[in-house]
Amino acid sequence: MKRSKPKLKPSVKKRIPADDSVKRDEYELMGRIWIEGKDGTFLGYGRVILLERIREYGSISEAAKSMDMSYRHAWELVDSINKQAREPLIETATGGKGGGGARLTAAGERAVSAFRDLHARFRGFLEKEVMKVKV
Amino acid sequence: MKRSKPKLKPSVKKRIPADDSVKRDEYELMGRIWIEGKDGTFLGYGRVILLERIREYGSISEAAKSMDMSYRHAWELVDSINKQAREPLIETATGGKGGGGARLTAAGERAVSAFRDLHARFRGFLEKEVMKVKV
DNA sequence: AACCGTTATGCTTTTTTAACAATAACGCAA
DNA sequence: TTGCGTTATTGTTAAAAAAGCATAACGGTT
Repeated sequence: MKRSKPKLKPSVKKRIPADDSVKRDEYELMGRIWIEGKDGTFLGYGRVILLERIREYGSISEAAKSMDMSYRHAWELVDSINKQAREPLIETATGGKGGGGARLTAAGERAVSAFRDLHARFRGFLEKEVMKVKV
Repeated sequence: MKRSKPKLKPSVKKRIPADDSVKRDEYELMGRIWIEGKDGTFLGYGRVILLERIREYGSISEAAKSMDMSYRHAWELVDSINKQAREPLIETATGGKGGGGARLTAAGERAVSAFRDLHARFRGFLEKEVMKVKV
């Protein structure tokens, strides 16, 4: 399996926060949404970022590095996602050219897109609500 | 300070989940919102329930019991809330008739009400969104 | 003064979660 | 057949969060 671009990003290695927030005065409205399956979390913001990085780098290990996440943790997330989805969202290969790799399936692309849309509407909700809250 | 009604509730002692959820098929849309102050969480669903129980029972200890929460934890939450609010939301008294007690201030009542409204709108958001999500 | 139930606080223990380390299996390429 | 980088997996440590235990302070009441 081929990787599109090995580590050519500005190697920021930034951790991705799972929470959304909108600040106002000295208070901050925080929130988080995710989808649960039969074994707990199925898809959340962090997991979706991971999927997008896998698409970008073509491997779990490179995706993990880019997020300052251990390979083990990333692999567990991928495993959890695939086990709970109706059909796998990530396709992996061991050995071969480049040692192997991972990529999103069509279902994976659709799931990422759907969650991104949901997430955007949630951001909108938070931004709308932060104006109302009086505490 | 007087307590309105000591432990006359059906003593269910139910733990309050901090997450909201709306189920659909084999997936569940989950979410949580809260307000942060300068030292982390200021108000969330569990804290608001605690405030309402304090209003109901007139004491931190009885409120904690009713939620199956340790007194210490409840006290720490009350302390955290009061320290981050512009003015105290809970008023406490040690000693005296009944040993002391706690009750909500006017600002406490307003905060509970405001968060309840926010929370209701958030529930509505989740229920609307769960119909759209395709995963 | 002694009693009582509650607030207030420190210290310890347990549980849970996260991080770290090590290594086998894989399959293409040189 | 040796090397390589990735996936796949197990085991161990460390850190953080939660829970539990004990006790002093308080101020009405008896």
